[in-house]
Amino acid sequence: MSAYEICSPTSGLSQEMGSSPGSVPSPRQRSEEASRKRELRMMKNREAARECRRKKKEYVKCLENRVAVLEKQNKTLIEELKALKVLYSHKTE
DNA sequence: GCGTGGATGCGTCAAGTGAT
DNA sequence: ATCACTTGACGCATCCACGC
Repeated sequence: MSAYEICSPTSGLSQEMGSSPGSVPSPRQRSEEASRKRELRMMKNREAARECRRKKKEYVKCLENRVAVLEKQNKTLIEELKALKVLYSHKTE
């Protein structure tokens, strides 16, 4: 699950694995296979980290926008309250 | 021009989590 | 239990502004 799911959904990644032949692998083949797997894992994680940072930036931008909107809204409400107070004080005179 | 500190981005590892 | 994915943390490289 993603921690940064607020604004827009993001596209996923997909990858295909190759299939290995059915014979018993030699130690050399096994070590080659292991390093191939490691390379693949690192490559995927590199991409995942990039995507994660991209989402985090987007999330932060989203929060900043939200802050801006709320601050504006707050200002408007304060002004409205001021106006109402003035109006009310005149009525009670 | 040069050293320096802060900001930013990247790759990697490790731990957590959900799916099978 | 195993796998794939997500993300925090770390170290490193680069850039930029600043004081000297």
